[in-house]
Amino acid sequence: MPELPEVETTRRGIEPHITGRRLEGAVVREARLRWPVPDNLHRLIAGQRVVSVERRAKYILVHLEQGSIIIHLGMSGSLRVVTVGDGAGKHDHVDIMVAGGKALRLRDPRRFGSIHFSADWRAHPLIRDLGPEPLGDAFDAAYLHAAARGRRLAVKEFIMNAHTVVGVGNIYAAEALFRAGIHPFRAAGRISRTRYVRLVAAIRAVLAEAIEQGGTTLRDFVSSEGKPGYFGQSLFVYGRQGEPCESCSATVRMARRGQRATYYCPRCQKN
DNA sequence: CTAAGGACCTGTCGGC
DNA sequence: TGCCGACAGGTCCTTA
Repeated sequence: MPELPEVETTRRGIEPHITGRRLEGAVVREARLRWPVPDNLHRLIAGQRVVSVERRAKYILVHLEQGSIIIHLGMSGSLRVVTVGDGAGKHDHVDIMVAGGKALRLRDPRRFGSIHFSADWRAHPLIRDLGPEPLGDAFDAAYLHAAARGRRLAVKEFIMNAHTVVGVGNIYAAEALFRAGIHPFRAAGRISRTRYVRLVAAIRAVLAEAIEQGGTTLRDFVSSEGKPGYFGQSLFVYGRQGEPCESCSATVRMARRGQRATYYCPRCQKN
């Protein structure tokens, strides 16, 4: 489900409801997520006040007075603020109890998401080695071009790798490459600096626009307020195989690489 | 070191 | 209506 825009939409949705509040603990109904939920989570967070809610890559960071809760939504996760007493559904695995009768509830049917606690989130093994934020200053064409030097893997896989840049998943990788006019299977190391200038701009634009639209709802993404994202109306290639390209009218193609589908316009993205 | 493939898990959809 | 396979927005780990 969530790429960076969906995670950011979720972060913005929960932030005003929990910032400054005291946590009363955690109720873990199912600890078997991508990584086991810490069995002492309740003890670690109970009594602490939420200082701020931040995002790094696709992780939501709930900063407490001592340490941070780190949440990843995987493929199918969602976070909502619920009222205590609202019945938990089959896939509502964890509730973070918030003073005032509320709870931050993690639902995740596929259980690819995870919850961690860290005294020092920057040093957490899953976060420590991540690449730059795509909307931050450290992400520019000089960086990307240098990182691609000598690399033979497809540029789409290159930009989807979180060590290269974070937050670019299957939808936005396809859309950014379309906007930049770059073929998704082109070797990353065989793309000019000039074209990386265009790609960086495209990645930033696509993500920023998607955040403004509240993310993309393909099947089941809803924000923490239960609303879908509207960026789906702005997709040029993702999920549009067989349809005419809006730019040149050629037929949008879908190809598989490993398990993943990729979408592109064979005329607009020749190289 | 790089690149490619498998693994994790459940729900939904299309075809028969 | 029921069953079965294919597929889904992520990313870590293993293998070569």
